[in-house]
Amino acid sequence: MQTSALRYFLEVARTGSVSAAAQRLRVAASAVSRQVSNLEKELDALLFERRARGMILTQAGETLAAYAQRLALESEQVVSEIRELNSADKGLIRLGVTEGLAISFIPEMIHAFRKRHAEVAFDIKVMSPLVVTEQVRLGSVDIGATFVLTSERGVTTHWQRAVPTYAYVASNHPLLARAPVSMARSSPIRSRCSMARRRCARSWTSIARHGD
DNA sequence: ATGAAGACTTCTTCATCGAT
DNA sequence: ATCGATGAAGAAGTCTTCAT
Repeated sequence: MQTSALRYFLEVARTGSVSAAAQRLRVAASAVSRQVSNLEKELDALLFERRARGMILTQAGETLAAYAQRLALESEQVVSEIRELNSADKGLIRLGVTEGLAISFIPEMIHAFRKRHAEVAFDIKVMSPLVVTEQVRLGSVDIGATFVLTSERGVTTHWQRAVPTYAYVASNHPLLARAPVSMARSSPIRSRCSMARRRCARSWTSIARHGD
């Protein structure tokens, strides 16, 4: 018994119509009709009563539909289990992260994750923010964690959060008298101090993943 | 292991028939 | 007239076999 024929049969049983099933399956109605006919020949039993406005399951059809439904569910379960074997519970996740994240919340996240999935290992590479995005795009890392201002082409952001932005100035600096301080006003500081520039320019922390 | 040729399967389009 | 199922013919893709 062909699985495609069973799939077609089940769709006709669900929709009560060959044409509706064909539409859902994205094939021609005659193809669905023929597969159902072939099943009936193979089983030597009538699976549907042909009515002017649709198809009604016979007793034999009900029996086959119940079987086909169980088979479909089991197939989905097997596929799901095989995918999990290859991904969630075992294997290696390649992380590309910026320096600041590598010593802050990434270790905490990995620790929490490994409490639930102890057999998953992480390969962490520290790189600059632009390189993180590029490596995600190329597929060299599975997940990237970086600071970005806008979304990047070719990668999908799955999680992001705003992070506090700090400006470090001398205790007698004039900006201290004007709190709060806008980004525009702090730009002279950004141009002089690399630490301040890094903290001011990157206002979002995001997690991006290669693929979907 | 690889490529060619024929067989086989499945699909689409079109036409037809029957029920409403 | 409209809608749905089905049959015929042909197209396209896949599989199998065989020679190299």
